[in-house]
Amino acid sequence: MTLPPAEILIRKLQSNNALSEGDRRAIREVELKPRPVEADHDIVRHGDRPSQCAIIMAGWAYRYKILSSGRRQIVSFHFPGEMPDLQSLLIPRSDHNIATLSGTMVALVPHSQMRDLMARSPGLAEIFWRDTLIDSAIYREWVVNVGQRPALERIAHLFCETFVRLEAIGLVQRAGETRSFPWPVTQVLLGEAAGMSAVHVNRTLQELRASKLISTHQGAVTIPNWDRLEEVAGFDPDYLSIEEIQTELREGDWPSGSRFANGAATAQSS
Amino acid sequence: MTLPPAEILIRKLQSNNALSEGDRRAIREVELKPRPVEADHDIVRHGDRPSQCAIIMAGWAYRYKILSSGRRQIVSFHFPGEMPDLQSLLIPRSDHNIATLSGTMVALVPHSQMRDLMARSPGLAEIFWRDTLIDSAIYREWVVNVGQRPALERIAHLFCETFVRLEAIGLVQRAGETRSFPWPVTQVLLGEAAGMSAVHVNRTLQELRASKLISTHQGAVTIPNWDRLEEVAGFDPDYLSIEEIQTELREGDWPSGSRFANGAATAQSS
DNA sequence: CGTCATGTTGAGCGTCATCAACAGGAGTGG
DNA sequence: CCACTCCTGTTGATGACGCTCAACATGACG
Repeated sequence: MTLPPAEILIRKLQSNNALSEGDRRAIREVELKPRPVEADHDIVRHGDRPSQCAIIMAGWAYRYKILSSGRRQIVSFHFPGEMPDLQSLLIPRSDHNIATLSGTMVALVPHSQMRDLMARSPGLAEIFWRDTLIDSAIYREWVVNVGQRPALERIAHLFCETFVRLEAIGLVQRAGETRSFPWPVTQVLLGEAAGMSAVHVNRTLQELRASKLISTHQGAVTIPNWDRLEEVAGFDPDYLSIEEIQTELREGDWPSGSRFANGAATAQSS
Repeated sequence: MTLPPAEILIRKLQSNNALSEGDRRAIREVELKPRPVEADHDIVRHGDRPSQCAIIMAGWAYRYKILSSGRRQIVSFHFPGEMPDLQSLLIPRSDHNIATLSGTMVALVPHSQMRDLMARSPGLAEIFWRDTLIDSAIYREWVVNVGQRPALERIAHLFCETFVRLEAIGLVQRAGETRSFPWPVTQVLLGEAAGMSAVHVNRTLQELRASKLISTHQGAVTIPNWDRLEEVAGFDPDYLSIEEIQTELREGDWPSGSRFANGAATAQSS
């Protein structure tokens, strides 16, 4: 039912990188022990000097910063297979926090093992670097999102990005034209990600629902008409660097029954 | 008067990395031919597949994205010694544009030579990676800035960041408590960076001036009281990863007469 | 001297924040 | 089992921050 830990990581890396057989073998040799982490729990804190990298195995994590005023800004979401603090390998002190959403499983890999891994399979170093560059591209798009788009488009864009990123790792559902994905994010958190008040998030969601752009049930968002949502959002998946390998991925080598298995649609939200 | 090209790059890399003698030697062997680029000229365009990396030798560049609505968002500024499209080494297609401000000199290094460089001095690969990670940290802070801070703090924060980054490469001036730095950015562009209308930028600048937080003369910003500005902005230089090496840098090995030499305070602005 | 880019000012308005109250569901303890 | 609390979502009222439109000032430049 659930994928073996190494395969979750491989699936994510393959969603925007070409892995060699050697890369895959090297990854499978790493010891990955997923452990459950309670919801809403910091796994990295501002000022920490982690000696390990966390890999999300199930559920979501989010990265945020706190201002002196007490306000918070979420700057990214992270999905199964991602290594949100890979950077701690090169930048010792964390300048932000990373927290779990609900139903999260995390594996911790010591920096030394990560360095071994890259030494054994040098192509992986480049792939990891590339991965952090794609993160950069996502940050850039978030700056655009928060800086320029009005509320409705902003949240629509967030949904588009989330869908595409989750689709790349097989964690969405499609039924005809209809697409849906887990969304374990409360309106308060969505507000902190979008740079909006929770109240306004609520009203904007209602507007999105009223115009049939999305619907929400039990911690999942449904998109009845992708093209319309994409157009409203002004969404262009370019920056995610995943289209090129997408077809290759669709005929990928993991069991197709496990699509939603690591997606963690537990919380009630939206 | 002006630093040799390789030294400009080295100075920047040393501002947040420890370079070995071998690294420096390898860099000095790269052929760097700075060429002037006219103001307000794109050096990378969305969709491009660059085969070279640009290195800023003098003046500033900025990175921006355009929305379908025609609005623009500047997502970063780049200073002498920086390689704004280093990422093109690993991500072939650009998802954004990079343009010059005034008085810019740019050197173009073919990807093949960049790869040679990293092969010859493997520590540099890690340093380049690290550099892109610091860029990420800056993007994150911009998301916070645009997402959470009100206009006055937002622009104050931008000034703080700019000062610290420029100081790390020796392109600022200090006279007693007073600090100043070149600012060749028009109010329209500042608006595009801050996610504000130009009109509101204008009024916010007036407010900053009225409260003696900054003053502006001939394309330079002066900060009479750093601590006050920093406090208003809620600025914490943590994320720039430069403090650790700052002292080492201050007694650095480039001629101290050349402080402002590559700074390009040409345009009239603010 | 005219043109253009940039900065400045005023007026009006809209998006979105804030404050407050309430509803519903989940979990908890008595 | 019920009462209680807490979290989340929802709604209304009010006002502020920042946008838009428009006009004008200023200096650089040809």
